[in-house]
Amino acid sequence: MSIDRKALILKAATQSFAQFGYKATTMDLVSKIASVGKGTIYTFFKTKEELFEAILNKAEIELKEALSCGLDRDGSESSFIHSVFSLLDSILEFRSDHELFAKLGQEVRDIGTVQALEGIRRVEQFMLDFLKQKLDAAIQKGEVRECDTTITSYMIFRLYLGLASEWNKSHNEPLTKEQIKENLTMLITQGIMKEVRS
Amino acid sequence: MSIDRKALILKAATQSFAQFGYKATTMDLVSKIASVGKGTIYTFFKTKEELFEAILNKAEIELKEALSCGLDRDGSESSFIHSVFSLLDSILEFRSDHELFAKLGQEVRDIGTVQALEGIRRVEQFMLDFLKQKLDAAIQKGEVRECDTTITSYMIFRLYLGLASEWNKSHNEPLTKEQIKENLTMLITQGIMKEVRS
DNA sequence: ATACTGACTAATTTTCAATTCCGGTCATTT
DNA sequence: AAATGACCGGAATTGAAAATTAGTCAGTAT
Repeated sequence: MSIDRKALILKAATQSFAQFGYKATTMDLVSKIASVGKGTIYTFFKTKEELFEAILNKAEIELKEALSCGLDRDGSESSFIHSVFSLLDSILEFRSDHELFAKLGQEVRDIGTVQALEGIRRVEQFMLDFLKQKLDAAIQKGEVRECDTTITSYMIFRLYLGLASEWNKSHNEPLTKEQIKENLTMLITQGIMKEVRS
Repeated sequence: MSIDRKALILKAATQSFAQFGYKATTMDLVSKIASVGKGTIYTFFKTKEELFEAILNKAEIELKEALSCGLDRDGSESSFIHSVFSLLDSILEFRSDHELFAKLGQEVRDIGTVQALEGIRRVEQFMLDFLKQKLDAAIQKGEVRECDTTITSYMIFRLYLGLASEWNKSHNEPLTKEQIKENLTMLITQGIMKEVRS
């Protein structure tokens, strides 16, 4: 049996997408990196987008692992708010550390490639679903008040991204992890009111 | 005394910026609309940007009125959360109703004119400052817990914009005003936890 | 003299045809 | 049968010419 050309192609494409982004990755380049004829790529993947999606699938699995792993890191019986932070930390870390998504984010900002945006959207939706799932479980366990978990997880996610990255667009000093954690915890656990009114 | 050319120019420019946006508004066009020689504009405003800023100043005054007016609409001794909602309502209304900012927002999305972005930024900052001011007052009155009001007002503002407009980018059904109000109120007044833990 | 004008300038932006580039195919080679 | 890369046509890029526009200023009107 000859070498596994599909794996070769996937590896080459992963590297190229992460290094050059979606647009600047050409099928020619991938074939060169993989030392494979260009036509061969098309025996495994119908289009460039299909190749990209295969890589996105792999990244999603990695993300799932990172999220679960972060959740296990501290004692398994920690409070909900604690596990939410593990989750958010993993999310942010993944977003900024993962070469592919760092590059994709840059590409969206610089030239607005739709496929790159779609890739990021997909991963964000995945994170949201994961968060919602945790929220549902916490409500089930009675730790969290009954609420629309779709909207609530969306709010938490937006809040976190807002403080962790969008804040810097209008302020010079980025917030520290402590500031983010402190303010977010306050809002999530208690709200801002001193006394609850009806 | 001849006609007030400065007022004429301001009126013409306001109309043109609102109708065509920053970029497509030429000094020639403004002078035509105002029935004034192009040079005359430069007697009152050194540059196109200065003219734009004069109009932004006027809009800011209008915004201040809209915000204060919204605050007075309900009984003056309403609770803080109530007045926050009046505020947020006015903000959203202003954003979408004000011709100039609707056009400017479109221009930023379509062609990314920096001056248009700057204009929107400025108004957003103004809204944030207003919100922070209300928050400070509420803390002073003991209605709201001590907290970093810059960060907190930022969180509330982002949360509101997130639910009211960004939500639609990833979901087909926009949220109703009731949903937004209900979920935001829950988070702000009580947080999501059933029991507060230390 | 003063207020105003619009033709003019320098620089930027738009246009558009020539050229390059790239996703996908398929006749040929291994 | 599996793999290749020359080739195709449409899309993107380039660059230079043409058009547009912010800002000036010599001249006109009052």
